[in-house]
Amino acid sequence: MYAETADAAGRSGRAASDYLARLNPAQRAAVEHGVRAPSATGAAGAQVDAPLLVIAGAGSGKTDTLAHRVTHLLIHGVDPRRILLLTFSRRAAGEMRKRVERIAWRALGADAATLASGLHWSGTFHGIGARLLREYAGQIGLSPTYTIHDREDSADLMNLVRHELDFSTKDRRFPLKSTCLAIYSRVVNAQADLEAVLGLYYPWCAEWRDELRALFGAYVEAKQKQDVLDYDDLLLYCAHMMAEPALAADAGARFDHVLVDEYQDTNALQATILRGLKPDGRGLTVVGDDAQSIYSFRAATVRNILDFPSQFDPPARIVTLEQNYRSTQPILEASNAVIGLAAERYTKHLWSERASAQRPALVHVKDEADQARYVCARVLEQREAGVELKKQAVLFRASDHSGPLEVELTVRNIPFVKFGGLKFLDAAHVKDVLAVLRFAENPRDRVAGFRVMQVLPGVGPVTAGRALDALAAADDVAHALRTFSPGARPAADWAAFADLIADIRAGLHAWPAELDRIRTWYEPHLLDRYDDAPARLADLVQLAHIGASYPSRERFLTELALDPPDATSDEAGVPLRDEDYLILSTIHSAKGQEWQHVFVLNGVDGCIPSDLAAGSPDEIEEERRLLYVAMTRAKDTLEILVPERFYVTQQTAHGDRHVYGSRTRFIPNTLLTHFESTSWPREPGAQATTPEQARMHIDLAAKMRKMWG
DNA sequence: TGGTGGGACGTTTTT
DNA sequence: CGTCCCACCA
Repeated sequence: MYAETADAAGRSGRAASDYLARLNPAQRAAVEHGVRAPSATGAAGAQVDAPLLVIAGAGSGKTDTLAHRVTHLLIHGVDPRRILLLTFSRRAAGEMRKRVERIAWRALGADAATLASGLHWSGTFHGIGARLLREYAGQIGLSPTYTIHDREDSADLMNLVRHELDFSTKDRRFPLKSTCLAIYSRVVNAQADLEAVLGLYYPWCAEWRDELRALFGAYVEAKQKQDVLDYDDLLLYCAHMMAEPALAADAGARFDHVLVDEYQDTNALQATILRGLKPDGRGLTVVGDDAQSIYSFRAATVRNILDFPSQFDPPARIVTLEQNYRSTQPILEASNAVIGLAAERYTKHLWSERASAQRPALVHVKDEADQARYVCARVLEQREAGVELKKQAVLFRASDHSGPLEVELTVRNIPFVKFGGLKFLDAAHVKDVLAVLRFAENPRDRVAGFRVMQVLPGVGPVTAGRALDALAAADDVAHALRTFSPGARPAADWAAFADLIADIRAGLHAWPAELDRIRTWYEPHLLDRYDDAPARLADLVQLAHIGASYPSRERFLTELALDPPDATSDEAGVPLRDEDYLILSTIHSAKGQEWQHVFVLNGVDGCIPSDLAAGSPDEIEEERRLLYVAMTRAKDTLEILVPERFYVTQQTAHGDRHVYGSRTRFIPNTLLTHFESTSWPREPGAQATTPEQARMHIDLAAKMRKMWG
């Protein structure tokens, strides 16, 4: 036990009122549930009690409440190493740890803050899964040096297998590798039947049912042969592990408390894992908001949270948080109205003490170009008024919706960072270097090997395939590589490559020095292959920097696969931390965040809801929640843009395919009272009212520019 | 065997 | 604009 019981008792008695006093009654109930004051008998105070479900509305202090609960547990003597904290993203996990430390510090000072730093078991389901599997590898027949495939690697493997099975047929086109993977993934995560998944979500692929089944079988076999796990496996293997009572009991006994954030976005597989860890629910806390469930495409199901209480005996206690601390009342009213039209009625009704006379705005603009111009103008205007760029965010449904805006921002020299969409790691050269590492770590990983070998001039798919076959049959990897003869042309390069892998595997260069060794090896090939080699080389230096902060190659690879740096910006490299920049984000990536000023792009039918998601009523409902999530990110002002005309997605190069969009169906006429409708540029001759004056100013600026443009 | 150019086509959101 | 496939040349 970390804290002396008597000590904790003495301190908590005094400090309790301090840190608990800041909570409202509902939050306090959630924090204190099942935690009793330490008893005089000396038993640790934190009794492990019935499960708890916290229904936390947007902005209701969910993270804060969870952080307080964790702190509360620590203060009452729970060993931080025996707390499992599952969050949706790594960023969320980090944030949670920081908050716990802060609260603990405020409550009890340095000692408690040190306690908080002992929270080793916090992370995503996937991250924690990877760790548990690494530990239990020996007992479940898994190689402890398994490597993890990210989405793209998985798709590549799927592609290799598809070619082996000869499904790249001529007459009818087989689904894309990424589509195959998506189908496979949904079947696994929803623990559903292939037939059902095809019918519901991929009807245009239904004709390939038998081929897909065969493909998936071969895909699984390939992964196992190569000691490779994909994202889904991290959950799937854990779930199967939990099916073994002895293993499940062993894993469950490691933790007194398991807390899960964003529970509405977990899927069947994740629920299975939780049940395995804590079959009777004791010590289990889940937090979420059914109104914010937006990940059904990842097979998340709202049923997890709705059915949670009745799974246990006694059933879970439910605490609902309804007071919103984030948004002004008018923003909240509009958001409530939007979600109020949902087919299923949600029982929460959020309220706020933050009064304001300003309703959210519906801003009508001509097209996407004007939309971009308007946002730029407003952003600058607000910055003039003293609002940092960082406190403003532009949200959109799909990653490429921000295209025109990114152009406009670049033209005007407004720095921004975009969340969601393309990743640093997707760049070919970065993948090449990582593939070397992965191949050295696990030579059975064919996707990695395949990729690396083809960097060498004169080596193509056939030679690489032959080399990998030779390797698979050999005991001594380094030797097999050296003795393999790839033909006359690549012979010299091949020898250098064999040395590289041998050196790394022999541990000749300590981590992270081997990254430099790889870069030296790769550089000539890079210069050869790309015109923009210098920029790409800079990326590799950046990669080495990142690598230096990890203790080992294995950790680096694992963490990078599970949590790739997710921001991209207009310039190469992410802006420095202290610089100011505007936030661009998909709505999905904006989850759990908040900004003073929020713009929502493309508030039109076809974007929200996306016309790709208009198939079933369930999908439409999820799109509605998506808009709700976007709206509730705003603290002070919210502006939803409504372009009258927007270009259809996947616009061909010079195509002019566009749609005359109408306002999103989620804001029908009956809700217009909650919004202020404006249009931009303003109609000439209209009376300028005071709040509009600033916009008038911008309008003129636009006209001046038009004289020359 | 590997590299290159032409042609056809493509459903979003992410750990 | 990308990706993927195929046909053709070094």
